[in-house]
Amino acid sequence: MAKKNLEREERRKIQIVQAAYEVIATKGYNNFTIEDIANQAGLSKGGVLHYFKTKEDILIHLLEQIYMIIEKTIRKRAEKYQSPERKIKAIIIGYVTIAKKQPAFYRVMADFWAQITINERIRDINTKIFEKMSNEFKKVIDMGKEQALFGKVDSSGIAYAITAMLINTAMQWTFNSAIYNIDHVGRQCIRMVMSYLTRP
Amino acid sequence: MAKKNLEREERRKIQIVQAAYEVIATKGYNNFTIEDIANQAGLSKGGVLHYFKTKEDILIHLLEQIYMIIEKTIRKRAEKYQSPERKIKAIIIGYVTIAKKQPAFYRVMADFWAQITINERIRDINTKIFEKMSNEFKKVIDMGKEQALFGKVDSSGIAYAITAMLINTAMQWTFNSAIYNIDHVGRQCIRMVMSYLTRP
Amino acid sequence: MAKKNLEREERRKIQIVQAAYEVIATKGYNNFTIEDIANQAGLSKGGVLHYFKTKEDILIHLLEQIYMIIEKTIRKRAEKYQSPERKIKAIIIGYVTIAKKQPAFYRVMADFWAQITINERIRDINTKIFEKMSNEFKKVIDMGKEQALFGKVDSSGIAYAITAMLINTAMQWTFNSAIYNIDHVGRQCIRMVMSYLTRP
Amino acid sequence: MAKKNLEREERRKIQIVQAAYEVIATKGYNNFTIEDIANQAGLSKGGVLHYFKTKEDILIHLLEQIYMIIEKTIRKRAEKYQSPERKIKAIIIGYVTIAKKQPAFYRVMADFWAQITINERIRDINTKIFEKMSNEFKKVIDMGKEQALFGKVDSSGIAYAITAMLINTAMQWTFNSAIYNIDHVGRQCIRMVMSYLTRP
DNA sequence: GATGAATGAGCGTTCATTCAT
DNA sequence: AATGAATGAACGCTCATTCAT
Repeated sequence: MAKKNLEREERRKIQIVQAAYEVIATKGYNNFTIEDIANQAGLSKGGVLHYFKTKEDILIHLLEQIYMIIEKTIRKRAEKYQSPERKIKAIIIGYVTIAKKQPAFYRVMADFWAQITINERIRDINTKIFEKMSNEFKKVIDMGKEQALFGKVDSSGIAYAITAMLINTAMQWTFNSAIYNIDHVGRQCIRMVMSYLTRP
Repeated sequence: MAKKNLEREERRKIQIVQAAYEVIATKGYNNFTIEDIANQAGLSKGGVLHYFKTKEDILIHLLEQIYMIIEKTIRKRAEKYQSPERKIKAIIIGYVTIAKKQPAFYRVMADFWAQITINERIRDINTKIFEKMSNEFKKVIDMGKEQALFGKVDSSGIAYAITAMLINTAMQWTFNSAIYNIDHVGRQCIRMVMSYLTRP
Repeated sequence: MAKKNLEREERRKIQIVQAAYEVIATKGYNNFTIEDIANQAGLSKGGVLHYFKTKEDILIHLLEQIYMIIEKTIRKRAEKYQSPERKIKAIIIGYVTIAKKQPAFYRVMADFWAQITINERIRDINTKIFEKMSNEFKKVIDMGKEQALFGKVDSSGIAYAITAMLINTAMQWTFNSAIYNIDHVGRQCIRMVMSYLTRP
Repeated sequence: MAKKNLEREERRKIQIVQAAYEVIATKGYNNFTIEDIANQAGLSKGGVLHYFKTKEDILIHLLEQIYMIIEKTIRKRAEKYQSPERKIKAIIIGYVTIAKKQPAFYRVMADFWAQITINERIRDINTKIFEKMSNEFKKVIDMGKEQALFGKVDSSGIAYAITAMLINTAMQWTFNSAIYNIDHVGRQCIRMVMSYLTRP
């Protein structure tokens, strides 16, 4: 049946993308082969390429998945709280927690950035998701402004800056966790952001 | 070219590293060859490898050079001003200005980050320089604290966070300059940082 | 060619090793490439490396095959006769006959010896097979001693010496067949060996 | 002065050939470069090639030197004794002694044999010297025949066989000295040869 | 005489992709 | 659907040789 096959295909694709994530997390973006993915997924090289036409296809799917997971994690954490202040804190802690629980996310993200110069598809995905991520902050900041809890900041611009800060703070820590205590630096971020948003 | 000529050798090395920079800026880290560098430098493949034993050697030199230029630019800008507040502003604007004048710096930096998972040498250089860069902020913040202009913040932790914010804000903008107005976001950064440092 | 086909794989490997033999016999060990082997085998470079991971792997297989063929030839010749004396003669004539029929065997063997200084695997194979070859003499000499046809010689030591003599006599002749009449020198060898073994 | 220069040139050439010997003895024939020789000789690459036009030239000279040293050693040892029997023994022990004192001689000799297939110059030198070496035996055997100490053997043929035996016995031992006790096998050779030469 | 910078051809190896089965 | 044999282009690196100084 067509439906059943589509389901099967979808399952296979998820399986392959997951295998790709595991392989890249271990070997880095530039040192893995399709055969590595096939082995990890318990398939053959031909089997992998049956579901994804090229290596790039697999990677594009992987990139989207990673960004989506981060974004979803962030959003769910924010939804748990009511006050804008608590939401902001929850999101910031979310970025830090991902770094601690899934450092490979940030490492793979860095791997993809290296492709941006020469790969338009990856650049577009990166832009789209970076906007989605910073939009989570923007929404909360706008909410705080409406409730007169936050000052009249440019929510869009500052949301970009905060997102950039958190991603790179987390990323640098995954590169070398000895460089600083990420919980500590995370708390500094919260303080700085809140001090700015709540100033008279 | 007979007799060992250290000056000439140094010139050649600079020429090759510069060529590597130009090539990577154009083609990205993962799509260039030694031959590309040789062509760009007006040398033969063998000629390039006469000065650098391996491809990695060239890249290590390039990475160090890029980071050094950024750090030097930042430091010089800070030195122009006396007050800690003006110094902070100058450094932040420095990161933004580099993005505008030499966007390839940040793109190549991202390319190198993708190597960190699998290359210890690159990881170590990245850590060393990230610390140097954030140290520029730390020094100024400590000065502000001494002069009782800034509050009792943890200068080290917040310096890391600010550095991460600026590098990634700049980097994302070089990936896609349509995403935001970098001058605008830069000013937001200044405001947020100053609001935190000068709060009572 | 889908499903793993062990038979086909074995056939391919033999085909490649055979091609390597032909190429080395023509061009010598130090002047041939994997591409030469591929061309000779009617495959592409990648095809050859699909069956043998490295060039060295091919050569190791070839070396083992050559030694095995020589040893097998020698042993079969010896088995045709009953008396130790006839067996000794048959083995010696065997070495000579191989030189005449397959001079490339000895030339390729010499090529491998040149690798011994720097390649432990080749050294070990050489030692193992040299012992196997001389053991053929030893067995017959021991038999002759048991039957009181031969004197009380040290069968092991003299077997090594005889083997060395025959291999090098054959090898030198393959280097330059004008140097001597190998049948003639072979007969001298038989006489000398028999004179020693049968002396009172 | 011309004379002085010729002397200087000769000295340089000896120095380079000696360096080549040391390098090959260490790294094997197929893994050394002209630069290795230059370093060993305390010269530059260009300096080496100033005295020998090509790499092959150096090797040819080295090969001749090695063979000449072996031959000279053998001859001198034979000259110490009067009786043919003692002379034969002295020569055989000579081959063994070289293996023990200068195993690299035999290893380098094997390296050269690997070139014979494709290099006529090396083949010719090998033939010439192999004949010289076996001629030392032939002379002594003829002397023994004249003095009616040895039987009516074919001195030429048996000299080839004995030489082949000794070179290869020595060579195999330098490949792997654990394979046998070379003094012991050497004595077996002496016994076998003498038994043949002195039989009625 | 001597240096070493520069060349460029060549090789082993990797790997994405194709395709017969 | 799935396999893996086979291809072939590409790359990093080596090294003999040339030659300006």
